[in-house]
Amino acid sequence: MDVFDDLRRRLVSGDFAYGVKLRAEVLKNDYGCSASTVREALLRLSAMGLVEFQEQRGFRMPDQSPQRQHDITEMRILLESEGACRAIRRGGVAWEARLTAAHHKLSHIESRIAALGPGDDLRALWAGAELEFHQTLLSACGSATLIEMHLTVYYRYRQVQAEKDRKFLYLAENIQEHAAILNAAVNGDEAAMRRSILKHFERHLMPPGAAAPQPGPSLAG
Amino acid sequence: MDVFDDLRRRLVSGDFAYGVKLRAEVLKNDYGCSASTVREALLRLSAMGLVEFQEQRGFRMPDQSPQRQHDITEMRILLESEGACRAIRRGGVAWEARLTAAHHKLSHIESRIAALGPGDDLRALWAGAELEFHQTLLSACGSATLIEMHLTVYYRYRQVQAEKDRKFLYLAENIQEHAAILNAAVNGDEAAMRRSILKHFERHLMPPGAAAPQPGPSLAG
DNA sequence: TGTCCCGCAAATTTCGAGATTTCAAGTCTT
DNA sequence: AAGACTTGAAATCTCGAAATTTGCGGGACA
Repeated sequence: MDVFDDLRRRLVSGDFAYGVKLRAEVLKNDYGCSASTVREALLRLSAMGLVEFQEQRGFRMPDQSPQRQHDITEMRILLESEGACRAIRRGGVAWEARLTAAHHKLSHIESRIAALGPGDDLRALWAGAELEFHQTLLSACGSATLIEMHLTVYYRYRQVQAEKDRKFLYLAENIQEHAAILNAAVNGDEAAMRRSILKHFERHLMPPGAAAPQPGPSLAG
Repeated sequence: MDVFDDLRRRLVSGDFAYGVKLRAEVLKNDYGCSASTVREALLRLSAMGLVEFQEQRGFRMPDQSPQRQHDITEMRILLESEGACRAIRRGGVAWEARLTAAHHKLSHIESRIAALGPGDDLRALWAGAELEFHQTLLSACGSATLIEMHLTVYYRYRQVQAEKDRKFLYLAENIQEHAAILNAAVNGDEAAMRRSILKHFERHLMPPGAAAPQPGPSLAG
């Protein structure tokens, strides 16, 4: 497999601990290539936000902060709601069919995980099917830019959620939520779609009262 | 100046014609460095969507299609409206002050352009002030991710609008529209903010009835 | 005349060595 | 003892040459 694709896979699947250094000189051993080639992949990944890059200080896996997790989740809600609603407006029956198919595959894998427990092979299948479901959801939105930005955020989301993904926390909830999204799509119900997407993600938002870092000193100080 | 920053500047200011090849071997002459260093910058810029990259086929300036222009404009409306409204909710008087200052600088430059006509030095000043105004607008939104994605879209927008920017078409309109955005901000009026932002960009959207590429054969065929 | 195949030139990518910068430990000064 | 300076090893970045791939043009063949 390509260095870039495989590094991205590892970055979003919890192969690297948060904050660790990513040295091209070391990683080249995992691929049969030079450090320059790895460096090139890391540079591209850093432009996508999956790797932190500081000039003259190399590459790092990003830290996992609650704020970052919240931010990325919010962004996914925004882009995915918008994209899904546009897709409802433009999609038509062909889109509904594709989404139903994608959901069927995903749901099948999720059931097997629920029955057999997690395993590396099922995890890989799930990762592919989950991405395909959410990509299909937006596929008819009519905006290549929106689809592209959503994909960027999708990977960042997987990256900060990697620990939870690994254990399949919330598997039962996810099964229901994916079904709710599919239903909203085939019913052409935009409001239900926004509700379903919010429901799917809101447990990863920070509680509303949580510390807001933006304004200077706390008003209650 | 850094190769990466300068290439980005040139990419969004119309230095390159749409669709032309960008060869590291050639561009290295503009900077006192090797082709590898230029290649590295181009790779990062391609991850940001300002350069098209195809494996084994090198780099190109993206083509300018009406669809792409429409897409990017739509995305800017979405992100900028969302960010500005969040900033209204969280901003406070310090944010309003910074926005007023940024607007003052921008407005001053725009007036000078209206009086003296465009010129390379004013154009450079304008580019900096316009970016700063729109960045300040979102600066209090509380989401680093939203700010980052907006910046990505901002540069893409400038890239597809470069021809118009160069001639300062719509200068008079822009002056009014920037003022309207500032007003909505200091009044804390989210609905007015959304209206103002839409107004600022809608002339670059495709007309509502225009060809929608997504569905298969035209219904009217 | 048109098509296919081969080979050459140009473009792109990969590579490892050399130059530069960072980081940490140790030494000196106050 | 705290802080500033020195020093060397390790990490990072730059570079141009070598290897690979692409694309084009000429010639063979139907």
